[in-house]
Amino acid sequence: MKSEKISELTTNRLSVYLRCLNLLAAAGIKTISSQALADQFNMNSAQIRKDLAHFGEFGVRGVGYSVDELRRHLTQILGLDRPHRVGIVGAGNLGTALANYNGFTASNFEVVALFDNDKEKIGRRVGKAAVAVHDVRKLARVVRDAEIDVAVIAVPARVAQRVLNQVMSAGIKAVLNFAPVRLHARLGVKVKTVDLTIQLESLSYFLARPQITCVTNPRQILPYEEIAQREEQELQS
Amino acid sequence: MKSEKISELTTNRLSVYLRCLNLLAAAGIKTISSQALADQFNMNSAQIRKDLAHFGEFGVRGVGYSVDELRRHLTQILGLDRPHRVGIVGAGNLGTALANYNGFTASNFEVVALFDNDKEKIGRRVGKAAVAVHDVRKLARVVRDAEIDVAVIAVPARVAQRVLNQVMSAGIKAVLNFAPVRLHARLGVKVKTVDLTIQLESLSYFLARPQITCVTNPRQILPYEEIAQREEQELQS
DNA sequence: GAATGTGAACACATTCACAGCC
DNA sequence: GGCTGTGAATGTGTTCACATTC
Repeated sequence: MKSEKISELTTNRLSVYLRCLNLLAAAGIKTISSQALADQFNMNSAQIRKDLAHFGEFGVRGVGYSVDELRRHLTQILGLDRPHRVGIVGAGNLGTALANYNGFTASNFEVVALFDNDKEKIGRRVGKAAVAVHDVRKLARVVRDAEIDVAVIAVPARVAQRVLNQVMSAGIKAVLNFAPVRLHARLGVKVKTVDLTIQLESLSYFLARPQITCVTNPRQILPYEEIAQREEQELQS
Repeated sequence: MKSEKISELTTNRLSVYLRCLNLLAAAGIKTISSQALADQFNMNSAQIRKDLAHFGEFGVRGVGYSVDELRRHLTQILGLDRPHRVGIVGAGNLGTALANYNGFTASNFEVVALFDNDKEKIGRRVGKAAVAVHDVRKLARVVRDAEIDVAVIAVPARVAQRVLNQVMSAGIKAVLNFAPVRLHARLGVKVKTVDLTIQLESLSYFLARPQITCVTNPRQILPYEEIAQREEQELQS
């Protein structure tokens, strides 16, 4: 366990590894080598070992990794052993869709509040979990009372920076931003932006040039059987 | 103009550049240097020049780039001069939210169909644009009739690969995937995955390790009353 | 003089390959 | 023998710095 700086690419992969291990555990597999893991989910075994090595020595030479043990380690490393409470700013289409999304809960995230400035929406409750929509002006208070530690920004681009400033003032340190703007966060605050415009426009670039990118990442095509089998395994998630 | 392979990081940035130039154009600015562009949107000027240089020589030495001219070039490079027609598979929360999202239209994308396997949903029309929900079994036919060239996968992870296979069989070459799985695409098909689970879990990792970036002066942390007061003020503007 | 376009230098990320251990 | 953990080698992306052009 060193105290070097870990790349975001690495932490993203840790999340993927954990997901893969959950599938293996659900399939009753107890032990796996980095090689087998890499083969099964087309990754690189050396990269798996290197990523894990940043945090400790979790494997046994000659044997591999204990699936359950590694799951526990990754859960702890990613901080998923503690629950996180999410507040979503912007109760529009996207915000309410995210409030209903249950993929969050699997990772120990719970949406506990929505915020908006539209009087029509304030006071309503949204979705199965009946999440309350609060006045965005009361954000700091609700954040404190509901112990919110993660914010999602789902507002129009032109107000996103203002919302982020408010969110940061309320003491929140982790933000997932869906507005297509580059936001300025102060030190100690992590903002991850999911920019659908960029994704779509990159797809458009690809469509305009089918010949060039055909060779990007020549991904091995699996036989159908194996894909179907994998689907069964995923039924758990 | 060379015919080398362009990195996805580059195409992503081209999309950002275009967005910045649109802002500049709206502000009436006619000419800009890579340096000024970089300063204004915190990017690196050399990178801008290098990215653009892959596609031609668009600037004038000693002067800079014509904003309008460069906008036209980028629009053409990204293939945004031709409209794209989008079909969304999965008429759940996320799918319908995306069908309503108007950020797409700005980039010449139009959502023209939704697909689902739920009989309750099939036949309905969703959102302001009244996009029809089709039986997912008729995907190939609707894709052909409605000339859909981009698919969005907004279904549960366990069925995402099956949906992708169907989408590929219908001849679609560009896919935006929201299911948190790594999908296997065949050659010539581009899949971009937006994995919210990874983003959230990476944020969680960050929260579990505040010491790394937390350099905030403790004196700057305001008492709650002051924060609330400041919020009121910020929302006035 | 001012800014582009670009080779060279640097920084970062991935993969190889093997010593060391079970 | 088999697999981990890791230095060394490779590959990729970014930034510097300057010759070149207007």
